[in-house]
Amino acid sequence: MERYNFKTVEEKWQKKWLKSGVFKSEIDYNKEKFYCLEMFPYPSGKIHMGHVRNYTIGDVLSRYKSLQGFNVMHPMGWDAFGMPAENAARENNLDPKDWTNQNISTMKEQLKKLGLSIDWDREISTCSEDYYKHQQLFFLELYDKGLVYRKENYVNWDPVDQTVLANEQVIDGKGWRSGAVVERKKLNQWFLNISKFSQELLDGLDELKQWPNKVKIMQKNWIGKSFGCEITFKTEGDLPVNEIKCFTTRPDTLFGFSFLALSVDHEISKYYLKDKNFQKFKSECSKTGTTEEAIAIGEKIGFKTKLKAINPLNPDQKVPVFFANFVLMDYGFGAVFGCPAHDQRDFDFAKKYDLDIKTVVKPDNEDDNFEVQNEAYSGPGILINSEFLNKFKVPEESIIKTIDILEDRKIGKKQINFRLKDWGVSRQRYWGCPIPMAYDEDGNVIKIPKSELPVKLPENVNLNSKGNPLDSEKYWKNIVIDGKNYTRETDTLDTFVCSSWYYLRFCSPKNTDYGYKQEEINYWMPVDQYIGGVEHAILHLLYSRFFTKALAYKNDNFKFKEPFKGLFTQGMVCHETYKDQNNYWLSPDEIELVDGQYYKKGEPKNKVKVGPSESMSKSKKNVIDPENIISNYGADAVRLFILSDSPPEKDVQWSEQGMIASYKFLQKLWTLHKKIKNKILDIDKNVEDNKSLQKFTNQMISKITNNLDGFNYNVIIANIYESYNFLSKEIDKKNNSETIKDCYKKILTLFSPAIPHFASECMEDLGLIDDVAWPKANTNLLEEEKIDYVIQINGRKRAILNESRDMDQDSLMKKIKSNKLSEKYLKDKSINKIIFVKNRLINLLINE
RNA sequence: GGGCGAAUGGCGGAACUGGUAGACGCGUUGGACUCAAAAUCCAAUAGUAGCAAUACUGUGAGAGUUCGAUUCUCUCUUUGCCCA
Repeated sequence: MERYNFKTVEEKWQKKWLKSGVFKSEIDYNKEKFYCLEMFPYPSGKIHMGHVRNYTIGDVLSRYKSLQGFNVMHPMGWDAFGMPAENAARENNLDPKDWTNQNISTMKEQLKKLGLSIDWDREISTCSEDYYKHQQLFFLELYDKGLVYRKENYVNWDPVDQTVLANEQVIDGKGWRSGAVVERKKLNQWFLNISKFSQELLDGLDELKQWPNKVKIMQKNWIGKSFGCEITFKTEGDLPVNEIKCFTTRPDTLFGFSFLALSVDHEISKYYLKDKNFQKFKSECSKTGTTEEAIAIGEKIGFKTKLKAINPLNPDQKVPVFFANFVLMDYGFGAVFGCPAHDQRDFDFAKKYDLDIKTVVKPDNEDDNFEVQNEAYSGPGILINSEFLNKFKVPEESIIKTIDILEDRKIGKKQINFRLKDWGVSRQRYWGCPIPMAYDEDGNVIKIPKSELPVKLPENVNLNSKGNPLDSEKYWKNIVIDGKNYTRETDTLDTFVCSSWYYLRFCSPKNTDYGYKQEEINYWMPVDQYIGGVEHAILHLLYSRFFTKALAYKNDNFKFKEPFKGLFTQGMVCHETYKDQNNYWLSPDEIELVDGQYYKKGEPKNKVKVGPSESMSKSKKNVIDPENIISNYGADAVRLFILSDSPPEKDVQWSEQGMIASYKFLQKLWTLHKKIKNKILDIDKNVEDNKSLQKFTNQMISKITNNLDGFNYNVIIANIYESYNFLSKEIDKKNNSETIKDCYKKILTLFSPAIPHFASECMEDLGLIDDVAWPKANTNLLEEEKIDYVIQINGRKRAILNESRDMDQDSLMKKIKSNKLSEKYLKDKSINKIIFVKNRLINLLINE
């Protein structure tokens, strides 16, 4: 029997598809469009299994939609700026551009081998000037709209590498690369005014019906709308300060007030700048990271001021004012009032500095003498010890009613606060999009004139200089505009900016005068289905949503409000982890199985410890290289396996056995195909057929269509197996060869999104490759004439009767009575009640 | 600590709006082919009892609603993710 040769078949079809240009997409107003987008990859070197899964899912969808007659756009590009290129280039003495482009060409070849239905004519790369020049123009436009500004801000500063670190690059308070203790440092940075759109970004979530709820909730929490109150505290003391403003979400606990805490950057700190103890305290604070988590975990420390704050509801109460490390200047007003009994942070602080802890909320099941003991109580309950606020329900009534009272007395003001902060986009790095700004000799900012764009990255820079390499490029940095001297902005843009609008660029990838063409984005946008990892649930997706809104701001031509109509977040690809006796990680091909126990290859005494299955990562060495797998088993087999074992939104375990099974299955399917082909060619066309093939085909059409629509891609693979099992039995029965041909073509079409090379080869082998379209189920054939009726007695299944469809209760009862089960269960019993569900079951309630 | 999910055979997982639990695959066992092995094919495979027909138990635990619950409600346990 002829074996299925995936190598020649897959190569053949990949060439054919490329040559015929079937995946090219153009505007066609006569067809409904479908924009399918997967998150574009970072060109790190080689593709990994996560990419294989992501792009296979997208490809199944694209092919399915094409067959359904949609005008599909399925593009691919490269998120090509970023740190790894700079690091790799530094280590290997290369140019980041060369390194990146080399990786792109490697990975592009790998992706092509997967047989993806990508329109490569639309390929983009964010590090090319063709791309980032438009980004610079957008930046200037947003600047003109007032959505870009510059301000001083605290950053994580690595004193050894002389660079700013992102929060995730700070590990245990140390720089991820240098290991140096990270400091907080004030730097001038560019910001995008995302917080202006806080409410809009929040409201927009309701419109995103095809987004996972989980992601919407994460974004909602990230935006963090809170309802609270601005309170002005009068102060007394030895400083020229009369009042301090605070923001709080818990004004109702004001009677539990026992201190006021200020950020070390609060304006009052100016009176302490010469105080050595304060300086010491401040530098101590700067060692705590800037993340909320670092602040929560770190020890709470304070510096007592000479001020006392007066409780506005109880003017007799005067409490100390501290500077404290857990108060951030960019939240509220950089000042919070402390209520130790009902906030754990305040509680820790109060314990340390021996401050009053007064309970003002009691849980519902406690009496009025309830007192907070070893930890703060922040749950619901009733206000106590709070004079005229007593008895209010916490939190439903207490907050609103307290605010009303504070507003009445002109002490406070109702306020909405958002957790979402403006987006700092400055990065002190070389390999990014240059910010098109410059400074004159007095430090005044000017925009680089549009005619001077793009601001290109200089080439052959010295990456080993301290700090930002662009800063040392004097020839690049010093410029003359209109006869005046300027220095360029040397920071580059956060790479998240690049990925915030790439979906627009795919609509008009070659447009030279602007980032997109209005007509083209009006046709293609929004993205109908966006597919990627859940790790981008917050930042990338929020930034992209913001960017769309920012471009639409003061721009009447921009028609859509949200970039991604549908979102699908796929799970990770996992693999078992292995360690040898010395606790070194081992890769799967460094071990071997002997008598049910894993050993390190070539070391028969070195037993291997098998760890839990975890997301594939280089550091744990539990990675499987897709390229090897594709060349050993073929793209279709890999696609089949990666889809088969788990629902696409959940993690999948890589399994060599599963992979082999998929490969073998295609071999079996090929053998069956040859058998079917012979049947079609040999048999007389006038044979009556028994309809079961047609029925099955129609059921499969319905099943696979539904499962594709519901993203149940693992079930589709099960359906393919079912089809094989059915066909291999059915093919030995008598069937009309025209019927076989017709049904088989439909079934192959159903297979083709998942295993496109294989399905195409089979169809071509039968001369059926032309005018392939997604089949429609014939509903008449969907319904069986005979139905398995479940016969229940007192709710327990007792029998199944295969009887004709649409039977009424009485006829079915007759059948039951004439059946032997009547003798067994119903003899001498009276039936009290009958529950009859048409075409499904009958439940007889009898006295036992 | 808060928010959101999840829990089904040895394993991954199916099950439409409450209506035959375990589709499909892996693994395992038995058989065929073979001198033998690999490959391939056939069969069995939730548990307990039984030669068997069959019966009982069974979807993390416990309750509830219902003629009927993997599915709905409540409490609890374990676990994952996100935020802290």
